Amino acid sequence: MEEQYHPHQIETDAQKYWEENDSFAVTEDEGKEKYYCLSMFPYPSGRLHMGHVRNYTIGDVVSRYQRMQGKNVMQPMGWDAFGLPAENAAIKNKTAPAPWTYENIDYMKGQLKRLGFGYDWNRELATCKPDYYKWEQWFFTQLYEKGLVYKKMSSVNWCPNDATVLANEQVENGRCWRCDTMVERKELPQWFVKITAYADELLADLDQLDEWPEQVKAMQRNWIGRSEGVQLTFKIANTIEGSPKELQVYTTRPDTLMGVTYVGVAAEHPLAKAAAVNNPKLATFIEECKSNGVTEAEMATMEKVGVDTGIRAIHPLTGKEVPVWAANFVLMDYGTGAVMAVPGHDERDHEFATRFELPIQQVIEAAEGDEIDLTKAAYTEKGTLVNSGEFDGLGFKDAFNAISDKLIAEGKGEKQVNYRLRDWGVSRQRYWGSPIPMRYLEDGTEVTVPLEDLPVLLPEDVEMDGVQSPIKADPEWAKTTHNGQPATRETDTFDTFMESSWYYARYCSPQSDDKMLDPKAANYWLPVDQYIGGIEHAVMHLLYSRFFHKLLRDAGLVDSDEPFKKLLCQGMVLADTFYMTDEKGLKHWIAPKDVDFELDDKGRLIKGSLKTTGEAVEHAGMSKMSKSKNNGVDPQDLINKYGADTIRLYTMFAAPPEQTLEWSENAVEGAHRFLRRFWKQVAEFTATGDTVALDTNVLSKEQKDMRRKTHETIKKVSDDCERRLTFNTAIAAIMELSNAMAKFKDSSDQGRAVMLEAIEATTLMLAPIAPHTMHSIWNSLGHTDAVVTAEWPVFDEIAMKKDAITMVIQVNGKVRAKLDVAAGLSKDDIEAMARAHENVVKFTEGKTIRKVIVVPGKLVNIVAN
RNA sequence: GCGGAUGUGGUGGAAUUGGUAGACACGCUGGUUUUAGGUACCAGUGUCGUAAGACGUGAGAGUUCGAGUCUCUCCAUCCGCACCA
Repeated sequence: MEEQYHPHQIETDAQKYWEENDSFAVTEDEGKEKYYCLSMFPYPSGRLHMGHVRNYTIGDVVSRYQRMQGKNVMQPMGWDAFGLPAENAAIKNKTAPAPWTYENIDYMKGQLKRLGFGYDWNRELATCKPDYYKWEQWFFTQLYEKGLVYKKMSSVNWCPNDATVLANEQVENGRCWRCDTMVERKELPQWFVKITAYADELLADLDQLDEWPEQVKAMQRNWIGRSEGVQLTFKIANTIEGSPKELQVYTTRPDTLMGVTYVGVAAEHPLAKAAAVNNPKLATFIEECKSNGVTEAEMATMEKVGVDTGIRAIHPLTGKEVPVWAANFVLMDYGTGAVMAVPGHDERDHEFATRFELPIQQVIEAAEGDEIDLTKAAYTEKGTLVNSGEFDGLGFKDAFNAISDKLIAEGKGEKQVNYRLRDWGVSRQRYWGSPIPMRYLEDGTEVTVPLEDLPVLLPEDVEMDGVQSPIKADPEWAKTTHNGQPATRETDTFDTFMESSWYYARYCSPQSDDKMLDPKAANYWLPVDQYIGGIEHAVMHLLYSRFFHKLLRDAGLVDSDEPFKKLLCQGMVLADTFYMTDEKGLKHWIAPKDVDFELDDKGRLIKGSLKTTGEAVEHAGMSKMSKSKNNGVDPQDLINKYGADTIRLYTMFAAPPEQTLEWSENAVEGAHRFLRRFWKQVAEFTATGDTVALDTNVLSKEQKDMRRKTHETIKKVSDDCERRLTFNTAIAAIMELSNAMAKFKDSSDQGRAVMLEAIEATTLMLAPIAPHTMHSIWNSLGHTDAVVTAEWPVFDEIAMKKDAITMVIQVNGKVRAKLDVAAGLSKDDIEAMARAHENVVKFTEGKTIRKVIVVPGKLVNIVAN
């Protein structure tokens, strides 16, 4: 074995071995327990970033660990290849999105291989390939036939100058990012999938997901937002020609109904539109609302304004008239587009009422001890009703029921379960996506494209003008026939979440060309045992995938209810940011690798300066690696410098997977140092001769201690890799073992046998994390099999047995002594020993012992005063 | 604004079930060795204190024999908010 650690040669050799032996190709094998480990597939943006490296290292470690447990492990990889960035890159580089995407895939695939990830590349897929999106199109037509797809008007960001739809990302401060024109809200007919039909099941089945992080389930619960309330009707007192004669509103607080002092409607509400005809002020307001943003965050934070429509609604119970206001915080896309306002007991209603001097009526009594001043703030707690006529004195639940019952009896309302979740809008007015497989006949009838005409091919050889989608710009593309009749194609494409909602299932039979999924393969591998990806996908992607899985199940394609059994959401990768300010006050971000540091004697950064000129740069803390902050670290540079195993070890060691990881090149050096040290340990050991068989009956105390450390480490690392997924603590434990090995200098026959056991255990435990280095070390230890096929070490309970236990003795909760006691000593004996200890005596002298708590095997606490 | 998380030495982090706070690593300090250096190795390193000891997990309160861990209030930072993926 070579004495020096040369990662590049080692890594090339190991990768060659895996490639030649097809080490990671798998098929369905009923004789073996299956394990499906999936990392979220990347968007082929050009190069891997550290977030990918972290994500895929976690997945590869889990896969290799499970494989060493003897399981049939599938770990696939593919490309989430449709999307907006390809269009932007195509415009910039004067090319088409397709070749740009395919080149990126090639390059990034090379990077993944260079990192040594054990993927079954036979299963590779790219969502922009017709053999993939064909089945997505087919499935959409099936959903249409089932009535789970419909078309309705919906708002988009519209740039009037370019006459084009913009993504939220393309709107900067309310303006188009290309031409700086003010963006407007525009209604377009769009396709929707009825995810709300599955709202109840998506909510209920979260309880099955006991291996998902609680916070992700909480976010999904809140996103679905099930509520129980009442849908009720306000009749209109002074109806206008052509306008509705009543208003529907939904409330979860019918108990506050008697406190309604006005009603709010969306600017686009038919009632507001009708009233605006003879009301210029209202018409102006409605026009202004068009420029409001469409995102929920913008709506919630914007100033709440409105205009009185002049229309009066009749309170369903009192018969009194209340004004109807058009308000910017009520949106037509949500619920009924109208809300009842109770300013006394709702903060948003209160803010609005105060601003426009609308009456505020108290109908809930303050609980004891609560201060209440409705001129300053709403009182939003539930409580006993007042000022509510016959309902006075009722509590929340009784009032809820009594008021709803009365509304129901009078035909003015009904109890209703509502969801915050809205149906999934899947139409995009962009080019680089799967065409939506619908046709329009000359009479306007919509029909699905039949299977024999699928896929509806997206032309790849196109020119991008930067404004219109090529398939919208070319009128010829849309021309087609349906049953011999002339027809036009839908020119919108799918939301790219459609592709990423079922790729996990397609990996089971990626080449299947007569079916969407091969049921035998799908039901062998699914559900995914471990899914790994960024926390930013906690709601949308993961909810859409769960929905899609239920759709696949109901179509008879899979037999499970949920797609992902266990979920791990990894944190982001952060790096230092540095900037220099120019004479105009603009910040120029400097890449960390171009900065020299000056540290104080504690190692704190006191000054940074530009490497080239020595000019001072400002440190702006840590933030997510990004192009805009110029703080990205290119994995390629690191692989070239240290080798893949060092990068893998560092990313796993620096932080627990769910937490953010703060990049530090110094710490990378540390990881590299550890691999080098272990390599040297093994090289020195193998150079000093043969080893005899271990005889556990003749070991010295030191030899027993070394063995105990080995087996305690195996136990800890196994638990960390299997249950906890905390690879940072697993590596720390392995480092401790390695430190113990370095101190264990025993060249006797049995000493060497104990040492070999420790070295082999360490090699096997590191094999998932640093697979190339361990591949080489395993062979150097004389094994003819490859470490990739080796079994995970098993700990020996007998080796871990301890004769004495160290117990902590506290007086009033402070540690005053430590005692080594024999295992199995009685509580009374332990207490007596503790009380007799000189330091305990010192701290209890002159005091009365009130209580003694003995926690067996751990501590004694003596309470004295 | 709403929903979810995070906050521990100079730094990344550990403490898994309410039971020894700071494992492991980086950095720093001192030393040894070598081939010029990188490297390698040894010792030290939460704060205050000569020591005994006291203090110490974002801030403040509470429960408990005992709180980084549980409860409440607040502060700061991050993620998501439906057309970025």
